[in-house]
Amino acid sequence: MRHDSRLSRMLHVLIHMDRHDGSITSDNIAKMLNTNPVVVRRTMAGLRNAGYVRSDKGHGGGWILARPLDEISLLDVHQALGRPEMFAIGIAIDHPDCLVEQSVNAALTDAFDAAEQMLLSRFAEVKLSDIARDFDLRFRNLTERPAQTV
Amino acid sequence: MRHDSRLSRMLHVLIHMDRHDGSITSDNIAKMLNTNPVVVRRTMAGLRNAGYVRSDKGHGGGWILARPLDEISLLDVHQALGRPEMFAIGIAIDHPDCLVEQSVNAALTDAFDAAEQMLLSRFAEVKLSDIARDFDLRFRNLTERPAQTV
DNA sequence: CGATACGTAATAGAATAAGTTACATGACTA
DNA sequence: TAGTCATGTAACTTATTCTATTACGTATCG
Repeated sequence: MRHDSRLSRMLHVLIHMDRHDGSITSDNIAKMLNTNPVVVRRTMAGLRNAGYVRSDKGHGGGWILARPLDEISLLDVHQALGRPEMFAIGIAIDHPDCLVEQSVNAALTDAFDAAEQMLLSRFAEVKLSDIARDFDLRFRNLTERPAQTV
Repeated sequence: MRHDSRLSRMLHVLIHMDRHDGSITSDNIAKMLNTNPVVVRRTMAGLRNAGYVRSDKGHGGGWILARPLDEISLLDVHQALGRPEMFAIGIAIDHPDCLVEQSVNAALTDAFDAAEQMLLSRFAEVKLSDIARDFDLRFRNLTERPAQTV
């Protein structure tokens, strides 16, 4: 497994849930994401704790959106997943005795912090409803002008 | 994902090399970085190919800087290491059939691209000589005013 | 020639995200 | 109330990738 794809997967499933009447089971979501229902439950648990989805047991149970897409940002989902580590590159050790390494860490940390702020502010700006709107555009392009290339 | 610490390590060693007369062996560098000499050779190979260091075999051999620190930026080192993947978070699959997932990928890719540009431009701005200068400050603070806290 | 040092392929180890198994709990339905 | 469906979660396995190690080759110096 190359990198953490939970954010991507959760955005995907949340938008499908919005376009779906009633609840969806972990089994169906797992098929949609090409994964396992246990992985779905584990990952969605964070979204449930944050109040973005609800889960119900028993007949007719499953997962359902608890809030409209325009009240959920990418940042909200990222935070609900526990703010996973964003960078694949990092400093060698956290609090080195070596003064040279301390300076290296300071320089790298500054740069990573700036990039992380950029990413988080982007995430805060984008609501799931924006992505759903983009989907609508793609869908119309595909169904209304199926043979058109431009 | 366990993160890649090669950039951090290479910056560390390059600055030590600048403050060191003559060449340093892979064994000594390995001790400095708490790693293995083979790992050092493997990682430094990229820097040698890019012309930032030179390596010599035999007695008195080892590694030596081939260019001054003010002609090497963090970006240069990053590129010499083969531009390793920067993000630990990513999209689930690259070219999905699902239109929803295509929209999700587009939104995430936009955000990641912006953050990557931010990071790369920061890397381009910072020269290794800047880090060395920061080290000098820390060193003076430690040796000239050892008991002072402010 | 012998010691030193890099070059690199091949293999093993370690960390972690993801996948799987197993079983418990709760909820609906007949 | 029994039977099923569905989630909750711990425990374990698998897969991937960065890092470490082993082993052997080549070049250089004295």
